[in-house]
Amino acid sequence: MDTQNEKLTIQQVAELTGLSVHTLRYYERIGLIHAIDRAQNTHRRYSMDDVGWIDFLNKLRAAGMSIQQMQAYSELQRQGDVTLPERVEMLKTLRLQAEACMDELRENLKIIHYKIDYYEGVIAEGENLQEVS
Amino acid sequence: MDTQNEKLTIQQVAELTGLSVHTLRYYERIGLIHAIDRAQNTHRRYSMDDVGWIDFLNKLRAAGMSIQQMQAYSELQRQGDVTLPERVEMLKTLRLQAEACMDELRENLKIIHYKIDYYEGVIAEGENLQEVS
DNA sequence: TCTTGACTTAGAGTGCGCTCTAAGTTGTAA
DNA sequence: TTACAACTTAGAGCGCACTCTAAGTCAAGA
Repeated sequence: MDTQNEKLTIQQVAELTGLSVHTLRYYERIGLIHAIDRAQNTHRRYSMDDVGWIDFLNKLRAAGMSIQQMQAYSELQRQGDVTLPERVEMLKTLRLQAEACMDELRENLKIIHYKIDYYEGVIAEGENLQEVS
Repeated sequence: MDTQNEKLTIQQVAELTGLSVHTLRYYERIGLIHAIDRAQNTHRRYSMDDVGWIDFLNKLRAAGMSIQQMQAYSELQRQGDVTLPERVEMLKTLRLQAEACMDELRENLKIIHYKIDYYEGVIAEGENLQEVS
């Protein structure tokens, strides 16, 4: 079995990547994905490499990269290894942003945690008072 | 000095909370903030309690709560302590979501980390080859 | 042959969370 | 008194990231 060359329909890729078929076409249109190969009937046929790239795009998104930045990254990627230093810079910047974001989130969660504890205290007190009265 | 009763202008509250004056009025309009006290000239005058509430709203936002959910939360808050259990539930749900989000982000960052290391290896290799040739 | 369903395109529409505009009022300082 | 800055309102506009629509093509199965 030549699994390397098996080609996937847009529907299958949507299921594999969690993106909708609409979004897959949208990503291709705006240049996040290169022009996908076509079957004779003009239908898209994705390779596993394509799926790998889309998975990576998903990670960039989830890490907080904007569509615009992803367009820039994809363009660099298409230009080959010459742009590796630039791409590394982008990834490093993204990492810093994401880490800052996580630190802030952690702080906020701490405060929300306190709030939950405090409120549960108040609720417990209210129940005790009811028992007394 | 009666700092408790000092009242702040919308501009001052914008600076204190990091929200724009537009956003402060917007939040009030959609019910995230109760109707703020007015000076004789109809200008808003915020109390420090108001600022505290707005800071808390900011934390909810930063933790990923939507405006809609914040509207619901604010409405419950206005109804008083009877709604404490419901609010605690909302906060607990938010905490779970935020923690899941952080876990995912951590995973993605790990992969981005690997990618950076790998690319830096490729770049270093390329430089070595150049020295040889 | 006919229907069904998966695909295609260009382009319009949506929901979110602001963000800005226009027109008007008020208070202070030159 | 006149300029200016800070505020007010209702409502329009915007950027992002999709998401959907309409109209059409094509291949397989009843």
